[in-house]
This record gives sequence, C-alpha cells and structure tokens, in this order.
Amino acid sequence: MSEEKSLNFIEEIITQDLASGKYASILTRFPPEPNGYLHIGHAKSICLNFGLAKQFGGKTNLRFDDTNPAKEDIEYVDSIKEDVKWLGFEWAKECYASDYFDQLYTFAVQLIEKGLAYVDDSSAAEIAEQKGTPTAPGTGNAFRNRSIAENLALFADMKAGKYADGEKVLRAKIDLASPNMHMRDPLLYRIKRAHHHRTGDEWCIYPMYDFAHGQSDSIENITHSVCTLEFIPHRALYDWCIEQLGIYPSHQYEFARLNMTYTVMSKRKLLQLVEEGHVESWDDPRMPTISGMRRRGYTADSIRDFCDRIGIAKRENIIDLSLLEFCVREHLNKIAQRRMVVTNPIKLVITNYDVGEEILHSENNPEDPNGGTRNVPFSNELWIEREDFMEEPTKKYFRLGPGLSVRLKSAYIISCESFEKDAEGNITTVYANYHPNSKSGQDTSGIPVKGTLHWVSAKHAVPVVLNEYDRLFSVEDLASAEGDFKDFMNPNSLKKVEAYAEPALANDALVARFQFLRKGYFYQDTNSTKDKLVFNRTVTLKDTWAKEQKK
RNA sequence: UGCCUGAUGGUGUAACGGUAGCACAACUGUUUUUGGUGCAGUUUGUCUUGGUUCGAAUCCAGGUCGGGCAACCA
Repeated sequence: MSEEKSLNFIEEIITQDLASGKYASILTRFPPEPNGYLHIGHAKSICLNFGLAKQFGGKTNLRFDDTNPAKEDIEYVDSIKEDVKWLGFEWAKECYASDYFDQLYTFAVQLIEKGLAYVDDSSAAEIAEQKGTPTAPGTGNAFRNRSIAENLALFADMKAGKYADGEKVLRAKIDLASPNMHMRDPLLYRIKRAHHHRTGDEWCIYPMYDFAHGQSDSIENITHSVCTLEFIPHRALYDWCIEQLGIYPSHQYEFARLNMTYTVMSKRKLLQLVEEGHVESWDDPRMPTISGMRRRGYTADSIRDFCDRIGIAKRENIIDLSLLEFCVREHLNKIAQRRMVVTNPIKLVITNYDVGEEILHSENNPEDPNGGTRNVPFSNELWIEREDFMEEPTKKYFRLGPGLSVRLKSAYIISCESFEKDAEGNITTVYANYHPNSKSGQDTSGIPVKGTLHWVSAKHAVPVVLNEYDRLFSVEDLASAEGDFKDFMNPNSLKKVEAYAEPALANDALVARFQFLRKGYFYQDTNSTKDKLVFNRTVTLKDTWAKEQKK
C-alpha cells in the first residue's frame, strides 16, 4: 500500500480542488443517452466517473440525457441500469434531463428576457448556410433583431404547439463571427412532435444537448462533469449558459474516448449490426456491448481491471484487444472450474484395461488449493481430440502417435500401439496400452512423458454445443480503414461445434465459469437448457503450440 | 487557408528541470499431470529544428504530423 500510484490529469485537478477548498466533496455523473446499449467505451467512462467519486469520497449520479425522443426508448433505459449495476457500481440519484424540462424552459425564457435568445423562422438549410464555415464568419438574418416581447410571445407559441415541426427554433444570440462554430448563435430548442418515453406528448419542443447538459449538471450540483474530447468545442457554450443564467458553476473536463483494435465503438454502427442482422442482438457475444461481453462470459472484475489499466489521458488511442483478453484470462484463470470437453473426437481404445470402469478424481482448479476435486469416470473407450494424434509425428509433437506415450489427465500414462483408418483415410480409432502403476498421484512407473491429454469416457460422455467466437472484424484499425466497416467483417466469427463433455459438467451450478482444459474459458449461454447445453467460448487459452506450428 | 486539441517502444501509460519506468504484445529460458499458469530474462521509445540551463521528455520559439469543430444528434 506504500506504492504511490501516479494520478491522471483529472485526479490531479480534483486533488487540487479539494485541497484548495473549492469543494468539500465531489459529485460526478454518468450521462448516457438511452438510444442504444452500453459498450466497452461506456465502461471506461463509468469506471472513471464512479471510480473518481469512490476514490475521493464523493458520489455519482446516473443521468439519462433524454432530450431527443425520436431515438430513445425505455428498453435502453432498463438495459443501461442493468449494465451499470452489473459492472458493480451504485449511483446516488437516478436522474433524467426530461425531469428538468420545465426548469429548462424557464431558463430559456430568462435568456430571451436578457436579450440573449431569439426565435428564428429560417429553415435548417438557411441556418446552416448563415453559419458560415470554419474559415468564413456567419451572417445574421432579420429574425436576430426581433424584440424581446415578440420573442417571448413566439417562444410561448412554440411551446403551445402553434407551429409545425421545423417551422421555428430558439437560438442563443452570441456571436456569428466566433471562430468557435458552436458559438455562432447555437440552437437551443427545436419543435419536434415525437412521443417521449417519459414525458409522453406533454412537450412539442425539446432542448438541444447544449442547452440541456450543462444546466442539468448545474441543477444537480455536479462538480466535475467529465466527457470525451469531441465536446471540447462545446465547453465555451457550456460555460456561457451557466454564466448568463447565473446558476451553479459545474465544470467540464474532457478525456480521450476508448478505441480498440478489431472493434467498432459507435452506437450508430452497433445499431446497424443489430438491425441488419449481422449479429443476433445487442447482447450477441461478439458485440463489444456490456451485455454481449456478459453473455460471452467476461467478468465485471476483468472489465474494471481493463479500464484501470488503459488509463485516462487526452491523446487519441487505440488499445490492443489482447489487453482486454489478458484481463479476462487473468481473472478466469483464478476462478474458473476445470472440466474436460472433447470437440473433434476420435475413439481411443485401451486394450489392456480390463477393470471395466473406475472413478478418478481431478482438481477443480490448480490455482486454488481449496478448490476441491470432482469425480471423473474412466473406462476402456475414450474420446480424445483428433488433433492429439498424428500418424507420422513431427519432431516437437508431444502428443499421441504410433509408439508414443502420453499422460491422460488425472488418469494413466498410455502408449500407442496401433490405429485404424476408414476408406477415406481418416483415423477412426487409436489403440493403446495403459500402465497400471502410472495412476495420477501415485505414479511409480517412472515413464517420462512430455504431453498430457484431456479425454472423456465415451460411455459417460454428455453431448454439448460450443459457440466458438472469434473477433467480429478482420482489420485492426477500422477507423482508418477505407470503405464500409461491414466489408471488414470476419465471416468466421462464430463456429458452432458439437462436443462431448465429462458428466460433471451437466450437474454443475449453471452460474459457474469454466475452463475446458486446453481449449479455453467457457460460460453457459442464455439459450442453454438442461437437455441441450450450450457454452460460449469467452476467450481461448494462450496457445504457443499454434504459434510453433505456424513457423 | 480559421479555431480548438494532442504528439514518449508495436499498443497504452508514467517520469511535474536531475538515472526514460510499468503493463500488454513479441521473443528466450525455466517450472508444470493443461504446449495453460507461475518464474527469470531479451528486444524495441522521448515527432523535428533551434534556444534557455551545469542539466530538457519536461521550459521557450519555429516547423511537421494526427484528431475535433460548419446535425433542428448526443
């Protein structure tokens, strides 16, 4: 505990604010728009905002930024709450920007009364035109000079529903020549007749992000409002609103959003994958959504660990997917129950085993001395992996082949004597001798073996289905890849595989996380049933043999 | 050709004028009844040019390159 971990730039700011007495305690917020499911990028923001509060003894609000009814839905609100909870965080208050609609309307009226806002009858295209370009200043229009009384009346009529959608907007009167495009008389309110998931049809005018977010922060007395880099140009407007309204001064700070190799991270694109059927659903285990990762078998611990490791800074970044996988493996290695499952089987017959069958014992987790053992039935007919036998073994092959010996995990050492092929030349059966004095834990045989194989007794095997997932995309950096991101989808991102499992798997608690020996980490799928067990591959084990083979 | 940002190994992230460190990735070796895990080690870096200083990744000036900004989205 003596090692001082260095602080990121936001932690430094908070440390100073607390030390100087600017704040007695801090209040942060996580402000998603309920228009999609949360993804790993949101996890970074959640861990940051809730983590900051926890670290400095403050609190965090969960606030839904629900100012655009056309895109939002209660389904998303529910999923967001579930995901934040699952990640292990508790919010102080559950807030909605829509709860502030009355207050926001009053703020707008105040701005009009100060001569700082006006109703504009121009079309969207005209307004865009009049805003100019980053290198050319905008031009005003006649509406900019309307009287306060007229603006007040017009805005009241907008609210009362006297105008059609898009007919009028309320704009702030700031500076049409500002080098910051966001300060060129930004829109504050638009008319939009859409059913809101919370306020129903009560309103036909809705505040824009820039008129809702900062004020919502202020209303809740948020001290540190942390968002991503693309909002930097909005900060001037954020501050302007707070200053003109004379309300609680929340402050905005920006950090770089998460990008990850082989992954798309925008809600728009993720929505597209779902709607066009490229994946099953938002919680498809290949999706980078929190719900997808949960279904795939990622643990909340490992995601939090990942967010901790990637750090917080202001420079653009792209994190290796392998770091996330490392975090998952590291946690799962410690907690996963070991089981044996054979996916691509060939029959192994032990010719001199005349005991019939016996019950062997295998440790549930070698990383956990208190993990206990389970019963594993053994007999003279077993399933082993096809790739664990080679007719003409190469030099570094440590598995089975004519004349070679291996250890069967938690069982005996066997020596291969012969094998059979079918008409097409495929290996069908391998015959071996076992060494009775080599039993696991009481081996006196002294036979040196280099390989240990997993196996399943054929007579006792339980059929299961494995979903073997691979990355959804085949290029590292999708953001800088030319063309449509869907052109880079990996056609082999899901392989459904029939497999044989040891019987203990069927009886185990369904909530357990498993490591199928030498295969990877697996987690029971939400569609799995007692009669048809389905497991999702969370992540493979590291495979140095596969690398060796590629050479 | 405007404004705002940023630049440290392959990828991230520290060093706050004083030994460029850590993690992942890659590669060795070692241990191992998982070709897993563990352990030990190796390789690879301060965008550039000047300046200030005893001393610069850090401060200053110029340049280069990356990202963002012209939605009635957030």
